[in-house]
Amino acid sequence: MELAVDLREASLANLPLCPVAPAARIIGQKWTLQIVYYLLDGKSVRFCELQDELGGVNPSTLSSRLKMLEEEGIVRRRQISAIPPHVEYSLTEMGCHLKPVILEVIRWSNVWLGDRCE
Amino acid sequence: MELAVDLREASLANLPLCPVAPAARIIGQKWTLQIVYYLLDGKSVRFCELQDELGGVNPSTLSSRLKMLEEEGIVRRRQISAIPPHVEYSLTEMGCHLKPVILEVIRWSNVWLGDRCE
DNA sequence: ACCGTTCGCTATATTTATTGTAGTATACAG
DNA sequence: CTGTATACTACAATAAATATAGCGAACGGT
Repeated sequence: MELAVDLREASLANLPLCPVAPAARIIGQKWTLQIVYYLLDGKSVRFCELQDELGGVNPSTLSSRLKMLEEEGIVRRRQISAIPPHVEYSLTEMGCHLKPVILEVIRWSNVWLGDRCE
Repeated sequence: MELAVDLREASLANLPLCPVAPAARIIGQKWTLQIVYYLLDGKSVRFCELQDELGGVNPSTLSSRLKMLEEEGIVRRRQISAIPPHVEYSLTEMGCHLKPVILEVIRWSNVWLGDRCE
C-alpha cells in the first residue's frame, strides 16, 4: 500500500527527461518535415502550392498542421492583398534553424534509402 | 476529355520528388525518434524498458513501431535465452547513422524549445 | 446586378492510428 | 501445480488523417 504511493511519487519525480521528446511532438507529426523543407531558404509558398508539392495531403490536415506550426513559432502566415488575394507561408527564424536537421535527414536518406523519392 | 488524360499522365510523370519524403515516412511517425534515441550508442534495451522510458506509449503501438523499424533495417531484435528469457532491441548500422539527425534535433530543441522535457 | 474564376480554406463522413485496459503465452523456479 | 517475469496480443474506444464536396471573399467581365 505504502509501496504503491512511493512508486507513484517516484514516477512523477524522475520523468523520462528525453531530450528529443519536445521536438518529436512537432517534427514527429505527418507532413511537418516536408512542409518545412518546401519553405527552406526564405521561400514564400501558397496553400495550394504546398498541397500540390506535398502530393496527396488533405486540405484539412494541411490547414491544421500549418496552424500548429504557426502557433509553435516555426511558420509565418501573411495575407497578400493582390489579385487574386492569397496567403503566403514562410519560415520564421526558428523555422529556418531547422535546416541542419533537414540536411542531415536528406543525407541519411540518400545513403540508406537511396535517391528514390516516394 | 483528352485534356483529362493528359493531366493524369503528367501527374504521374513529374512526381513531387521531395527528398525528405522517404525518410519522413519513417521518422515522421510517433515515437520513432524517441525509440532511436534510447538505442543510441550501442545500447541494448528491452521491450519493457522502452515502455518505461517512453512514458505512456501503448504496447501495441510500440510493438508495431519496432516491427516497422526492424523491417526498415534500422533496429535489430534479439531473443536472449536467459532466466527469464527476454528480448533485446538495438540499432543496426543504418540506425546508428541516424545519430547526426538526432543530435541536430536536440541542438535545435535546446535553443528554441528550451531545456524543458515533456 | 449578375456570373464566373481563383484562392483559401471548412464540413462531413469514412478510414486509419493510437490508446487504455486486460489478457495470453512461454519459460522457468520452487 | 502455482507463482513470477517478460513480451507481447486482443478488444473496445478515442484521436488523427483522408476523400470528397462545398463555402466565402475578392475581384473581373458583361
